[in-house]
Amino acid sequence: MEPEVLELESFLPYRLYRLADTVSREFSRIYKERHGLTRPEWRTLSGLGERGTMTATELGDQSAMHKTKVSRAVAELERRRWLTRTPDENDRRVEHLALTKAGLAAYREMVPLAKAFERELLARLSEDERAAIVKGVVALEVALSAL
Amino acid sequence: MEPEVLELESFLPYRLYRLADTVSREFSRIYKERHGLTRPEWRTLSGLGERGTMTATELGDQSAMHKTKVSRAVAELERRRWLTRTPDENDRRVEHLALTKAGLAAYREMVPLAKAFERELLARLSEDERAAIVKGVVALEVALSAL
DNA sequence: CCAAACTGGTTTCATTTGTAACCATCGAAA
DNA sequence: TTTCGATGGTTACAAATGAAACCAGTTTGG
Repeated sequence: MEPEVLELESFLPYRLYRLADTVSREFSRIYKERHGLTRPEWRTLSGLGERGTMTATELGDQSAMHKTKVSRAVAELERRRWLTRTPDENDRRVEHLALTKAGLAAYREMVPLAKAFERELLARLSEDERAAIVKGVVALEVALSAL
Repeated sequence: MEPEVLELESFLPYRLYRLADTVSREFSRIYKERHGLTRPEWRTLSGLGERGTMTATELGDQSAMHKTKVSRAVAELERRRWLTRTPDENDRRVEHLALTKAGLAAYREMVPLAKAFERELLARLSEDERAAIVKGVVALEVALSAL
């Protein structure tokens, strides 16, 4: 007779979520304090900063956000004049989004902070452990994508 | 001159979050479809199922939930008559929470499903990869707890 | 050509969440 | 004891989220 109890403390979905939540919450302080950005806004900013120009749909794919989140984040960044929309020539439903000078400046300011955050977090791990987390995450990503 | 660009696709906080979000969302279908539970409600149920009796504060600590989430989840489970509150003898602020028969039945029904979910997810990884994800997660948990 | 199905993106509405204020009780120190 | 700070827990309010409806505009098939 199996003891039908679930040990939350060693249940992977729970641990993963708690871990990601903690990391993300900690990291969010950076863009929240600095510029009052929400996570969707930060992701939009960094997506455009990285790739230059994208449509809302592409942004959603790249940053794994629901399209309503993208829509609202884009609207807010536009309100701040951090990005502009350019209608597509051929398909009038589509808009190409790009950062303005101000948006790019904010992005450039955030990048080193983001990198430092990651670096400091990983610095607390051994070389082995760093390799392990990367390997594990990749494996799970693959496992889930084939779902 | 460093190219001040952040590759979102390999940025650990982002990957971790996306991964946890996907896993959690997938898993939530189980308790959402089966019983219409929210995540806080599920965590409350499983916390009490595992430990028997806890106070709201203990529940919050064990399951890493903010006290308002706990409070609301407890209220809902009580409304369903899945748990009862018993006032503490010595400290009248404290209530001891425990599952009723119905709550326990729901819990017992969920446990195998949760275990199966985890098992099937991990079954897609190699032995090495399973070891890696566990090692990596533990290391990050430790790193963060010392923060 | 035209209707139907589809796609990019926005909006509406209900639900969930976080923050902060709050109430009651407790414990420690004066 | 009385007072004051901490603690267990709830509530009020604002902000974030998700689902589904929606509005163009586009494509496809007849």
